[in-house]
Amino acid sequence: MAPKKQILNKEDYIPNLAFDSVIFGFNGKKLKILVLEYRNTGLYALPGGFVRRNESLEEAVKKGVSERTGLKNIYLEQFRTFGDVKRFDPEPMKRILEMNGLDITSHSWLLDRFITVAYYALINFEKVMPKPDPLSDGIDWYSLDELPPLMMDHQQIIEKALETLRENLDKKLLGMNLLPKKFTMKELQQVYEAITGTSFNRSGFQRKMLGANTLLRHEKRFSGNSHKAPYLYSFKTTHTTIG
Amino acid sequence: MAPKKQILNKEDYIPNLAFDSVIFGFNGKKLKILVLEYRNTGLYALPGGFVRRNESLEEAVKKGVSERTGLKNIYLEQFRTFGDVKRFDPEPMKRILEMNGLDITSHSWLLDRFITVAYYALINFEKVMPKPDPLSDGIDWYSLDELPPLMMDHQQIIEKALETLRENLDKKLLGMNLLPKKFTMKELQQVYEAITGTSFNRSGFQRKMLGANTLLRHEKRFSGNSHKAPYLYSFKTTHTTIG
DNA sequence: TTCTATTGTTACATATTGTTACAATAGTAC
DNA sequence: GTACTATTGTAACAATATGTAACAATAGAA
Repeated sequence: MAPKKQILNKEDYIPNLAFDSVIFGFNGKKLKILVLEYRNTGLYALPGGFVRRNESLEEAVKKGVSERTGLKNIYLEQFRTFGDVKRFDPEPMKRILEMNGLDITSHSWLLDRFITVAYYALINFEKVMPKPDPLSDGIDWYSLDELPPLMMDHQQIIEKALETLRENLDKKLLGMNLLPKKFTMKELQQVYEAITGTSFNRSGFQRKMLGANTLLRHEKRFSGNSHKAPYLYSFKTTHTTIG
Repeated sequence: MAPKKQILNKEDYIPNLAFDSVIFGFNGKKLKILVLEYRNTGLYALPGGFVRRNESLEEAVKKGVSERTGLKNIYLEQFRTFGDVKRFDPEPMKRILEMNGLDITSHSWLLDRFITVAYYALINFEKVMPKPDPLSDGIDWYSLDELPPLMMDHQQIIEKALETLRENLDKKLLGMNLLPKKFTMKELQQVYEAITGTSFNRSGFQRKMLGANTLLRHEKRFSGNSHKAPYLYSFKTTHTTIG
């Protein structure tokens, strides 16, 4: 029998501490989330990871989200740390390790209780090439209303992420992170509607956005359809990576 | 020489994880914060603590804040987790242990790097009997503009706490937690002004508060001063402990 | 009774937001 | 070219909300 692999060295990481990321994208119609599927287990989870002893929490999260999406300079926002005792359930992780041919004993620290720091990320849907992590063989976009059953408290984490995202929508200029550099007013409104789950009055939305003095107007976009062509806009400010 | 004491058993706690609390009170004029002074070190810090292996993060924080204030049912809100590598500096903790006559070797886990989850608490200033923690001999109220130099990144933690408190001021009914059950409109306005650091128009403030439909009007309060007596109010809702 | 400081409420001006209406226009059909 | 359609940008008006000042009420002191 082949010797079991060892990939997550206990000594390299801060024990009992993890991070999870809710990675939001917008496909033009709906808000989507990246969900991992662990190899041969039927277990679905948010992309996450651990913090090395010599790296900051933020560095770890940036690295993890970059690896899953193939993007650099991702907009990230920390929104909550989850520390319930109920988060402690070694069985799923045991199965994940087994299915990946990993040695349980040397990875037993992964079966312990974990406190997790949760972040959400906003990314440009079109630019992403999702990549599974070393323990999973699937990663895919899911709409909020079609999520698979998720491990542990990950469903709750998503709900809190969405709640925070909605609260921050006007405060910070979040729309920009989900859209290409140039976009029409209608596309911007669709992002807002997808995030809030409500609809806005077209005229009022336009006035509010132009009034905020954060948009630059560019050339028109001729779509080939038989109606007036909309202007393209971009945000004046460049996006911040960590808010 | 007497054997050195042992009080924080490594096995009982989750390593590398702490919490810190920014405990706000209102003395009628200013917003105040509780700050600890560690025994014979001249080191000032926010009240904090560690999480036991078998208790939730929230339980640990509630217990810690209750011990420092003597109160139960405290309004608490988690606002950020700090995970910089720069937080790692063993010297202050070493001095604190020495000055408390504690054995360094068996407490060496306290000298390691810590990620801290920060909460703010809002409490009724009049009801609090501050008590130092086992490692400190002083705990006192400080105004935000007269804070002593604080350990590590505690100043930064306070700033983030205040920022979040201001953002939440209207969203959640925070005023109630800083005032006695019954209060006048002027007292409520003073709390708002102390938190935001701005002043409000009296008439507009009254209209907004009454319009929010969250206040109950009670009898007048006769202060013995020669002017119209103000009504007393209370909040309709009872406060929530964790937001 | 008169006076003062403060309070509760109203009145009015101004600003913001919600809604509707209308003109402009890129393409299609003819 | 003209007529037509779908969509867009903006203006117009109405409905609310907010900022500010004014005014009447009143608890006590003089």
